[in-house]
Amino acid sequence: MSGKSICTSFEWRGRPDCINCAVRQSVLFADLDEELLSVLLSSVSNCLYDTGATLCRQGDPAISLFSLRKGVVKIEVSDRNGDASILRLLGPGAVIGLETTLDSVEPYHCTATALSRLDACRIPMQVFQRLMSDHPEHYKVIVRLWKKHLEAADETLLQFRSGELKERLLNILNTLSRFAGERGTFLLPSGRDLGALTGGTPSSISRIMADFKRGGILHQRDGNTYFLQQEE
Amino acid sequence: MSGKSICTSFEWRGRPDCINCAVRQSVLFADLDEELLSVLLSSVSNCLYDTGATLCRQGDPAISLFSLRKGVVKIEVSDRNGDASILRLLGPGAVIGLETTLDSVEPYHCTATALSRLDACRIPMQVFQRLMSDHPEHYKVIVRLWKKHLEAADETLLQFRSGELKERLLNILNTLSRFAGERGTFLLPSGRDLGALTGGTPSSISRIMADFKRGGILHQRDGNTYFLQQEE
DNA sequence: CGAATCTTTGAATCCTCTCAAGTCTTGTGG
DNA sequence: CCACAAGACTTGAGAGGATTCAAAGATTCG
Repeated sequence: MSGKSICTSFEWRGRPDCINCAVRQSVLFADLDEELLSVLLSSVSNCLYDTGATLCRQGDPAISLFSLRKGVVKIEVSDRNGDASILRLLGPGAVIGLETTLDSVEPYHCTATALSRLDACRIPMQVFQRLMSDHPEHYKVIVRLWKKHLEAADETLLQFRSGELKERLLNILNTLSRFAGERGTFLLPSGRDLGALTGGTPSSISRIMADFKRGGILHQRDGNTYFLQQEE
Repeated sequence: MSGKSICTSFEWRGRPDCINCAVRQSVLFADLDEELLSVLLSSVSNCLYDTGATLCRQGDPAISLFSLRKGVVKIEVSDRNGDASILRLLGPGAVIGLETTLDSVEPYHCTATALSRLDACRIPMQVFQRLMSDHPEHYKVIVRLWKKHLEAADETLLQFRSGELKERLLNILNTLSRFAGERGTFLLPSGRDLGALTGGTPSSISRIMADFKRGGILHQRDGNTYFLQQEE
């Protein structure tokens, strides 16, 4: 486990175009003025990560924050027994690693893994810290990012951990479809991941997913790519 | 539902002694200097709330924040069907109502109800807003409060919504005991509340609690007050 | 191509729910 | 102060959903 590299696979895309960032409304520092953005330009790098890539690992020293532009990430923690639970799913606009920004020596609290191809910006922790101590008047931007985590946590509880397993899975599929963007097609997480998210077992999940496919609720496009039936 | 008063019962204690606040380490504005604290002194009021009192109600306009000094509060939301789920429990040091501070017209997102006698300070929203726009350099204090909510949300997921119902209940009892302070004695929430927190039904919960009492894990002190067996 | 891993599916078991009736508690009004 | 009604808790019996265990296909990856 500790032998793996942090990123199983990623591609460097050069300096990001923060100023024209497509999701400028919602992404970290999105409402800073252009002067401040130029500071970022020189130190932030934009990368593509493959499905399964690990952005950061629970317990590792916090080097950078990750601002998610496209894709879905699972946030999980593992207890001392080694079993992992998924705390929440994060989509475009979320920033990963915030828990470490309060105390400079805090390691990552959880592991973040790509559930789809990601487009994300990597922000060195020092740059973030300097920017915030120089410009605390932008603190609301940061608080909004924390709020997004809290909303995702509440979603997990209300949508993915309540009611019968069938409903929970349906809610997850809807969330994945929503994060997926225009086409609405998404990669199906593994049975283990769906289990770690819903509290169910891979066996039970496999049974129910088979029902969904047979019942015409879930359609396969190609490979592991699926889409949901349009609800009227 | 909408006919009820906001606070079913509370007692005004006058202006709080913020400077010597017993939980100064962890409560809102705890690390501000004395000059700033004096601003608070003039507008913050300290109250005691009875068990069952509602601090704020989901959907109501956000008038004030509540800084919890002693006691336990349940944070719940109700879906359109009217069924309520408890998202988390908050104890001393938490501040309730933060979700409304980003956008001045946001109503409370959830309902906060006392699960024990509370000692809490009520902070007018305008005072908070002014303090933050005048002194954004203290933003980390606020972020720490958000972090506390997120940790409580994660606790719900990991401790109160995972594993068998018996374990979930045991974890809740431990948390209540932890929040209870020195004596470790706490009020038992209703079967409905324990159900809304664990995802179980009052019947199942009653059965398991009866087992705990018979098994010597849970002891009654008086009335509805209980304490846990000391674990070696 | 073969090993490891994941998915699928069956059968038996277990936990939790539902429904229901009886008991206890609580608050209100006479 | 007591009686009553409403609501909460308790407990039983039966039903159902989900788990466990196991074995047989798929997939993935080197």
